[in-house]
Amino acid sequence: MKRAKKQERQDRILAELRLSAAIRIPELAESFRVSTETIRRDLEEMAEDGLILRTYGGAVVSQLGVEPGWMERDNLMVAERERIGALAAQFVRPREIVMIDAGSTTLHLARRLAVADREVTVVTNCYAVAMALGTNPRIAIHVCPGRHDPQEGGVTGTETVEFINRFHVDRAFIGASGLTLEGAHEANAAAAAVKRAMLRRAETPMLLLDHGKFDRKSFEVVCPLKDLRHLVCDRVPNGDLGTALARAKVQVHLASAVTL
Amino acid sequence: MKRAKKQERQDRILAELRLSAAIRIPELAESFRVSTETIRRDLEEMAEDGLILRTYGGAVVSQLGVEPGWMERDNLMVAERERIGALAAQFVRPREIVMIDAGSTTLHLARRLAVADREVTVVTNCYAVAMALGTNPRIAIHVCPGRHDPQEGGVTGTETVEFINRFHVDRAFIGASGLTLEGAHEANAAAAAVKRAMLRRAETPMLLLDHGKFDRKSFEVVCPLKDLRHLVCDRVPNGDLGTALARAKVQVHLASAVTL
DNA sequence: AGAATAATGTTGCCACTGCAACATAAATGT
DNA sequence: ACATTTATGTTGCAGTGGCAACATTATTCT
Repeated sequence: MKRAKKQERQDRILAELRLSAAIRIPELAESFRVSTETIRRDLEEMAEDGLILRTYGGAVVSQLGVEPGWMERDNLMVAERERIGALAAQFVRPREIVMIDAGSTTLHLARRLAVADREVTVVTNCYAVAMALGTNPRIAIHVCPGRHDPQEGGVTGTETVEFINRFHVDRAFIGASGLTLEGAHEANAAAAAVKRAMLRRAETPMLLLDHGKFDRKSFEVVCPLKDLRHLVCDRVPNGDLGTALARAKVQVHLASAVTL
Repeated sequence: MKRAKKQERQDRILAELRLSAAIRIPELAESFRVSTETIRRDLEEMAEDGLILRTYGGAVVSQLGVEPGWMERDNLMVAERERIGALAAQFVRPREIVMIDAGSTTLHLARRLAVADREVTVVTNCYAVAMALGTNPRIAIHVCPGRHDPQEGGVTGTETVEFINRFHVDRAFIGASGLTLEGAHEANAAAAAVKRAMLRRAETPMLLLDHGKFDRKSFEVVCPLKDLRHLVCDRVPNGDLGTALARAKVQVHLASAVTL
């Protein structure tokens, strides 16, 4: 019953971090009156859950406003997603107008796009994407209205969909929580509706996905395979999924390690 | 003429950081083929300019998305703003609909409101406010559309103003960068327009301000004193400003230390 | 209560960081 | 071209963090 000490300490570490962004181990150790080793072990755990980001001698908040929904067990695929985002960014030509969905992979895309420094216009429903792009003044960023969705770190709902429907864009980048023969899957129904809207309004729809999502189902089917004209991923989809994608004429773009 | 090396290196360090959030000195040293000491000196400079945040052995980006606008001289008044936010939250009755502006003081209000656990509906143009409120599922949060504004950590522009104009709410909480006899001042013109719109659409407009902003001018006057029917602050406005507020029939609410 | 398990503390060793002092190289101004 | 300033590299040392092994204390389960 008294097993609350560790959890509470970790919660308070998180709170501390939100206030000061970066913190060092001895400080924490002193303020909780525990040994530095205990703190080290705490940080290790929290880093594994994606709650924080370890640094040498301390930790930093692992992305403002990006709630655990994203991070679930994402920490293993960061390199893959990074590559996928980098490759996807290469498709965006100067003066294009694109939509970017909420998600960890699409966030990587946004970061790359900001560095690439092309003059583009972006419509997004995700705060983190907007903030990442915001570092580059040459990118015009329109954020959708809607109901705040903590899971997504952005907005969803009818207001969002209606807003998206007012546009017609060159390209849409969306993520998903799974990809099967039926199509793209998504756990959050409100988010699925936004993805669908973005796909519908784009000349060239593109799905960004790491291979861990292959053959994984989820609550809702966003769209059939044939609506995804392009797929950017890090491995060739194998077996049935691969043939189904070919039959649906989905172009597969591979972000292999060398593409970096 | 060749004095570009250092600047360019620092720019690229910043770009690297935006991609990976946290980075260590030896990595940077190797990728630029310079000594670790050079990198160390670079980071020191950049930290002084507030571009990055130093950690032991490396650096992290200095607050994702929240640009210097907020941080400027904020670190001194945190306690005051915290109290102001707490007092302001008490005005919100159950089932009210309120608007909350972007700003560090209004963010404190949002945090308090989330803890207070009343059933309310909020319209805001600020990501951080939305995320703070998002921890409480009983609060319905509508986020405005608009152009992403890195200074504000939210949206501004005509889309934002038009969206706000569709509503009519019980209360609006806004911040400002200064308060003088002429009224409330604001440095960011686009943000000022949003504040004006919120004030116009609210039954009860309220300005949240710490005493450091008294008698401080800024680029644009948001509105005359008489439009601010309520002022929540931490000290009694002195001299001319005090009498002018009285003449304009602005009700002043004091968040003194005991109110906590 | 007693055994099993989990959490925390302690210690020692090694690798890494920070810093200062000094050396060297590059860029700049006159 | 020369002196001056600025940027960078080098070295040594003191402080700090990481890690692993082991000891100790709480907590949980039966």
